[in-house]
Formats: sequence, C-alpha cells, structure tokens
Amino acid sequence: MSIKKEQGRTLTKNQALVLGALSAASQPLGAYALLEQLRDQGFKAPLQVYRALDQLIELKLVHRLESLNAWTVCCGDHHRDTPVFAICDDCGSVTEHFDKELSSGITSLSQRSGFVPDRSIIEIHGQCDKCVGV
Amino acid sequence: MSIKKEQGRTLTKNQALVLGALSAASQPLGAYALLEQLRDQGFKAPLQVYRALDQLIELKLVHRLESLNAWTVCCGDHHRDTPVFAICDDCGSVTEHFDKELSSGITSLSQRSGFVPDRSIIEIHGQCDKCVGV
DNA sequence: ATTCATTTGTTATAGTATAACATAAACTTT
DNA sequence: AAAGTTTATGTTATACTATAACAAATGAAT
Repeated sequence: MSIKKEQGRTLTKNQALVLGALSAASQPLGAYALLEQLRDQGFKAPLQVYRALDQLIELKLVHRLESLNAWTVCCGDHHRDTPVFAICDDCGSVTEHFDKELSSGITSLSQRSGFVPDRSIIEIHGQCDKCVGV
Repeated sequence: MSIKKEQGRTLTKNQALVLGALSAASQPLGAYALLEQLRDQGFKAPLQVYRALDQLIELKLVHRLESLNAWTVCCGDHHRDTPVFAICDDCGSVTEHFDKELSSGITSLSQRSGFVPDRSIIEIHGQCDKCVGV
C-alpha cells in the first residue's frame, strides 16, 4: 500500500497520515493529540499512532522529545549527528540544531569513560528569542 | 519534623526515605518501584513518592532521567553545570558526569540562536565499559 | 497461487503522573 | 503559649502515556 514517497522510502497510509499531521503542526504533538487529529481519517486507537511513530523514527523522519513525551518532524538528513533541541517553555516552539562542539563532546566524554554511545539525547529548555523580549 | 540533614538542608521524613532508597539502589528507580520499596515504611500512594521527588530535585539532591522515567541521586554539588548521564542499555547502570565542552556547547549554541537556556538534558545511551567486553 | 513478512484493526491492560480536598505538623508573630 | 500561616502528609479518584495479545488484511517473492 504505497501512498507517499519521502526520502526515497515508501510510507504506508498510517505513516503518511501521522507524518502529515506532525508536519502541519507548529509544535511537537503527543500521541493522543495525534490520535484526536486523525480520528477523521479513521484512526481509532492509540496503537495506530504509536506504531506509525515507531516506524517513522526508524526511517529517521521523526524525533521523539523525551522531556515532552511528544514527537516532531526531523528537519533534514543529518542522520549521523546528534540532534539538539531548543524547547521554549513559554510558547512551546522547538527548533532542531546540529552542533559540532556538542557532538564531539559526546564522543570524547564517552571515550574517556570507556562508554560506547549509541544514541544521545540533548534537549535544552528555556526561552526562545521571540519570548525573551516580551 | 527534622529527621535528617544533608547538604545543609533539613529533610522531611518522606524525603529522607525516598533519598535513602535511591542512594541504596545500584540503578535509577521509577516512582512505582520506589513506592513498592517504601511500603514497609508506611508509603501507600504514588503522590507520596512524587512529592518527595519533586522536593529532592528542588534541593538538587536528585536528578530525573527523562528517557527512563526514573530518578537517581545526584553525585555531588556541581549545581551550576549541566549533568551528563551515560546510561548502559545492557546492565542499566548510569553514571553522572560534568563536561566543560558540553556545557560550553550548550551555551554557545544558545547564544547563536538567541535562546536563553534554563535547564538542559543530556543523556547518552549505549554500552558501559563493563558491558562492552562481554 | 502459495508462502511469508509487514501492516492494520481492535480490545484490553499496564505504566506513569497529577487533581482535589482533608488533616496534621512545623514555623512565626505576637 | 495561642493564633495564624505555611508546608508537608494522607487519601481517593482520575488523567495521561504506552504496550500486550490476537485477529484480519495487505504486499512482496517465489
């Protein structure tokens, strides 16, 4: 059931619906917010959302924000570097960044302690530029 | 009701019990694991655990691991720097670190994007030195 | 066409966290 | 010490987040 192609991969119907909802959102969405948004397209149970999200994460099209229990679309294809999220606690907006210093810091700290890193989570909470002025 | 003193602060009975349970554990514990462990000391409801945890975090004695939904004792008093956690997905052990490069990376990335950081989360998943050899 | 793997649908349940309100203990100001 | 205030606690109920288990449908490969 090939509905939509992105990044050279074929998405299934549910995957495409969830990705579409996340893309249209101005902020990360929780699983139950996605479920509500997609009821009109036939979604009825949380598992439909969670399964699509798992697959989209596997395809590197979506990130989970651990400190928000929410998901957001990946900004691009920097797949090898650790994404850094700046989360505004005032307006809820989230921006994704890549940073050489942070990536190298993860690597060197791991090496010093004999740790083999697999995936890293960097989430900065604070105030975004728009909210700082207010 | 002053039961125990740590770091110059007085802990209440429930706070001391939760801190004691976390200190005795070799790994981070979830709220319901703590509740089970503390039933013998009179704990009966999740809120007793969550409230004590909130207060211990406020006192900088405990950290929450966002990607595990679990809590661990703070290793010391480096309160101003962002703690970095290395989480072994094999054995479950977690070590806390402080790293100048990572702290400075957070600061400079934030400055470049006009973001004012408040609290940052850095959690590295992978294999600890002991589990790598196996 | 048959097999095999993947996706989907559906119900039920597990795991995590907080709201709301009552009671009690500790602190403070007199 | 008494009255008033704040903080901590107890308790019940409920909200929010995520997965288990099994059945049915679809897609791809021989």
